[in-house]
Amino acid sequence: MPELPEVETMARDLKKAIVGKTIRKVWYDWPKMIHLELENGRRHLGHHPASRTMFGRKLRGLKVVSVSRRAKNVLIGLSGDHILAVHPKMTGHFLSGQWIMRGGKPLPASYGLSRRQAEAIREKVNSYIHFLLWFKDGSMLGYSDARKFGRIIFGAKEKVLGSKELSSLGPEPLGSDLDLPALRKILSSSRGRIKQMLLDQTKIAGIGNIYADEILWTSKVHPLRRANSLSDGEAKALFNNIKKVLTSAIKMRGTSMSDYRDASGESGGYMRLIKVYGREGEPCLRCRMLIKRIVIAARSAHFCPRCQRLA
DNA sequence: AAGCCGACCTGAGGGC
DNA sequence: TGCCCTCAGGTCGGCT
Repeated sequence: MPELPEVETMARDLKKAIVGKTIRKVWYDWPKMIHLELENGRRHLGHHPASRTMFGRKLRGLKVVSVSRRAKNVLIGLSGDHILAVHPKMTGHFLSGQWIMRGGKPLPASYGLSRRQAEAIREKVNSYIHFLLWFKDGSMLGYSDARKFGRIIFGAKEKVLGSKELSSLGPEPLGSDLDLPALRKILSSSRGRIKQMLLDQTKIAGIGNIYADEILWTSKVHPLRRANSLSDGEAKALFNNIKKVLTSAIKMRGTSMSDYRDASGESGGYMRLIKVYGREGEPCLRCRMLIKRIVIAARSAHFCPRCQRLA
């Protein structure tokens, strides 16, 4: 589900909601999701016998000192130089709320919540809670993930940042590392399709299927073009639109095609600004030609056959 | 080295 | 209603 703008929104929401709070208790019911980076460089999954108690014991008493984002990961900085790195994959998202345990399952509650928030955490899409934190001040943070693809890595800061998942990531598209010369270099060294290049997290980190299609449509570049075949003008347009589309999507608090919700349980507003993704058979918003959908690398790609030429 | 494919999971929506 | 099929915002490991 979430791509850079959605994960950025999650991180900003969490920053307001949990920085300064101390963890009192942890609960989870999908051990495969939990990865513990050990001091000896090895890793335990949450269902490892030693991890079951270790995870909760290690988190208890730690204070949240920061929340940030790297690619599509939310990084929760904890006291003692620990990090929780959460990758929500397709359907994961955080929720501020209140739950009570009933028969080993969390049930939404409403203590101290606004009516709107109490209703939000009861919404179906927010009800797949597999991870919960209780804080000392009585507040709670839930993590809902219908498909259970999400992954939570916990450990010493340098171990987590050095893990294979986080250390192999390319530059942040909105950071100063990705300037025009850097993008030109990435383009010229990529022989594959531009759509695949945009999705390759080791080349640029954070772009996913929706925003790749939006960026290519806005730049008038066909998704099947070879990355190294773009003209100077096309590279410039691509550069500007990577920044423009992602920045605007962050401003609108992301896109909610289906599962994505912010920490208050609300949908993102960028849906209204989507130009091609999911619009197969509908008219192009520039030229009225019907939008096509093809499959590239087992992912759908949407484009306008008139505005985005292959030749 | 790069590219393709299945695996990981569950839910939603469409066709019949 | 229900069954069966397809599709979904993302990686990841294993195989050519």
